[in-house]
Amino acid sequence: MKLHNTLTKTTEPFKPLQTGLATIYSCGPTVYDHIHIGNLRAFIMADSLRRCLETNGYRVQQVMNYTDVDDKTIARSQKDFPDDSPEEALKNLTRKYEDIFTQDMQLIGNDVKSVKFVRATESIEAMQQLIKQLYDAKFAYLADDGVYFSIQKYRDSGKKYGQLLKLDTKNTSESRINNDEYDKESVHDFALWKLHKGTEPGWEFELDGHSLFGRPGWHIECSAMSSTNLGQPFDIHTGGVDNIFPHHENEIAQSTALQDNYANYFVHNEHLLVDGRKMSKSLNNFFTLQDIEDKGFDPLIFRMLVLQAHYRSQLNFTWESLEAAQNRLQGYDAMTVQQWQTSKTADEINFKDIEEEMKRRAADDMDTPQVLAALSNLTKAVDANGIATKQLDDFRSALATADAILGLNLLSQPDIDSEQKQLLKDRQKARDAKDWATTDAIRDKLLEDGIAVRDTPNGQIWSRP
RNA sequence: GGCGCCGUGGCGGAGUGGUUACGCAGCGGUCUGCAAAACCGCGUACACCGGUUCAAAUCCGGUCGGUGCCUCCA
Repeated sequence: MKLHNTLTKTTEPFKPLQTGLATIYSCGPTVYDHIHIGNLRAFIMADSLRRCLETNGYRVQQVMNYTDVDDKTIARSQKDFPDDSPEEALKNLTRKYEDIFTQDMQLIGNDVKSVKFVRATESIEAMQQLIKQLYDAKFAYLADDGVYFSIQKYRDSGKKYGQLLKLDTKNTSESRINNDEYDKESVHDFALWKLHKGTEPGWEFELDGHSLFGRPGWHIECSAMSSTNLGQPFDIHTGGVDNIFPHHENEIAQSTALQDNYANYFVHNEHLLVDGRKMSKSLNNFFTLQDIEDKGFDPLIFRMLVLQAHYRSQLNFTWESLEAAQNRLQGYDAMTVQQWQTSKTADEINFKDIEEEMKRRAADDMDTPQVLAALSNLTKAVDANGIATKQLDDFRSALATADAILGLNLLSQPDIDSEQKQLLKDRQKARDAKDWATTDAIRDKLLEDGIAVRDTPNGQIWSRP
């Protein structure tokens, strides 16, 4: 298995810490609203990574966080639940959007059961412990509005801030992130803990004799939750490219101030674009999964669209390309139902080779476009030849591998029922008798059931259009 | 201003030194009771300008255009 590692900017062989086991921490959603389909791309990538590793023989332990306390969740919760206490409002809001998120994940074919989800609000203690350790070791300091991480101290200890990207190194001395004013040319110390203000929810925190009622900063969440659930170091950290800085850079700083290694591989997906621009809430150019469903598309078609592009390249979203993805997926579905229509006389196809090709491509830095190309070759062969009855197991094995990698539920298409089978037999008889009226009438009737029939040199083949 | 990435046929999107990826759409044909599918063929794709090379979409340099991060962000 090869992976592109943002730490080294190269695609390198994946060497897990523990033989045969891959530990993955995936940056999850901030649960304050519906996520958009650009966000979904990141989660399809995280899901694909697990699938590719598993298909190539690894056992995978994957953790994803819910950011359920931050500026946005707090603001939105107090707007939507004005009568509740700040804590209750926050919980009401975030649980609601956790549920919606989980539904979206399942609709696009992500396997949520294989992922352990953890909430920031239930990991506060671990964050406080880490902050305390950083403070005791002088990597963190107390300011009037919170506890901050000192990048200068970190550098003084011999560590490099800017492991994922090159940073402008001038002007680094204790300039802090401050929403009112910031200097683009400098690197900022960032908040580990924010002191309570206004009507925000908060947690008690004793530090060095000070009572610091407040809430955690964003970056500390992931440092704490990843090490709590996977240990430190762990193998792979995933997220979108926009997380590279500052989020992941700061995580590395926090987590390596007191230990050597954090995550050995950082894997980042590129953005989904609309009209050439990044899809984002602030540009207001985003679509949600609901928008896609409202236009009559199955959410799996969006998955198909995403998988057609490599995760490290930008992908421009258009309704036309979504339609193309739909057609391609329908072609696959028409191929898979031939598992119920094998032929004793069909030519043999080398399914094993195609299956191996798919695995090989999956292991090559999650090259899903090439996995799909292999699957398209399979489709071509099957459509041309049909499936030999004695090769049914090989065919299903190839499809199972495709499903394991892609999550497109290809194998799930059921057989037609006995009544429909009888209709097909009747139609064949009518055909043999050249009774075209009856032949066409049966075809129309089956089509009403969602079954299309085509006549091929190998006989009648049905599919679900 | 700093650090990056990208520019492939009507559309989407692979390909990183020498054989048309693939998908969608289009045109012509074969097949067919019809339909559909399938199959065969077609359109002389690699932003521009130089360079390296026997050979470049692919490597190097420059130009133009787009875009990302640098501030919450998948």
